[in-house]
Amino acid sequence: MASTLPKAPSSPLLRDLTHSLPMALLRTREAVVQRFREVLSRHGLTEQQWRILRALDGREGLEVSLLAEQCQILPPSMSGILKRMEQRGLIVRKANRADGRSILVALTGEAQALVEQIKPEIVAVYAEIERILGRRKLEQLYILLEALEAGLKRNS
Amino acid sequence: MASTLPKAPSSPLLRDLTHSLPMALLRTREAVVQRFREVLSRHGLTEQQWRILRALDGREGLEVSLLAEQCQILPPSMSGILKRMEQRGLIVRKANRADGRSILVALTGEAQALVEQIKPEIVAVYAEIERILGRRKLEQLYILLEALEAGLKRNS
DNA sequence: GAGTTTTACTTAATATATTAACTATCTTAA
DNA sequence: TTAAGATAGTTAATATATTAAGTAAAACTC
Repeated sequence: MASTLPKAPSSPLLRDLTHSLPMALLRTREAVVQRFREVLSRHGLTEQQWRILRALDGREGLEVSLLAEQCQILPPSMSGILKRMEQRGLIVRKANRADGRSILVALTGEAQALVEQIKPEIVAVYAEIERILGRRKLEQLYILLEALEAGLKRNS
Repeated sequence: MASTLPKAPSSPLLRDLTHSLPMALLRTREAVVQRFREVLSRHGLTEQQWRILRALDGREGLEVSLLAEQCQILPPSMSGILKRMEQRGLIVRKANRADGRSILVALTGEAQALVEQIKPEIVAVYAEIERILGRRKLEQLYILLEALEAGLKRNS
């Protein structure tokens, strides 16, 4: 099949698509997230909804903006996701007496129970990942990811 | 602000959200992609459309399924993206004489010119990233990402 | 070689991402 | 204190992601 042969690079300066950094990060993330998605979909949750549950777990209430920042979800997306989670009875919104603009979000009892139910399954996935790559390399990966992120944000 | 204090972990087994692997990969990727997006949006392209242009560059024609695989875009998304790119005159679809089911996609002359115009800007972004993290660490990052991806796919 | 299964692609339905614009509140400076 | 500016959240418009279902062409089986 000729279409899968490596193409002749028309520019020697541009890295092959297969090895571009955004693609490498995307492919690896997809491979990782797929494992988590298998668990979460059994409980009717998306990856983003799980991030929100995780961020709210053990907290009294969190402003939408802080929640969005911690979950790496932009406010317009967060708005819709929270609406659906509220309708499903997973979160509640409370007024913030200290600031009339902001809104506090908190888990319902049902959501807390769901989180406790899912946690061990997620822990098992983490264990599998650590077993696959090895603890040492996994730690090294975290360090490099955070170094690159920090460097990019410093220079922006 | 009490809401930003580190929360008490309700389970010692689950990594803090800020340091979860999917989150780390997502945050780093977002930081990286933001640089590319600045370039691409000036040319009216999305990140996905650029991936497609890159994959088709220097090729006669590529089946939709192979294109989707290389770009890490699922076929249903690919279908819509190609429709918009075709309307904009960036790609053409040709019948595949060897297989009536598949469709070959290729760049138009306009798209090829656009790619050549954008390439140096993208190369500059890569150079900045390499400068920020250092060539050695960047190579190490690629190796770890690919090792994890390969390991996960092997065990699936 | 007709019937079944697989493959390539599209359509449909729902969820999320991205950018811009909008509303209400809060802050600040004159 | 009041008018300009900043902040928190939402809405709107468009693009993409995800899963399921649908369609047409190949490949396979008997």
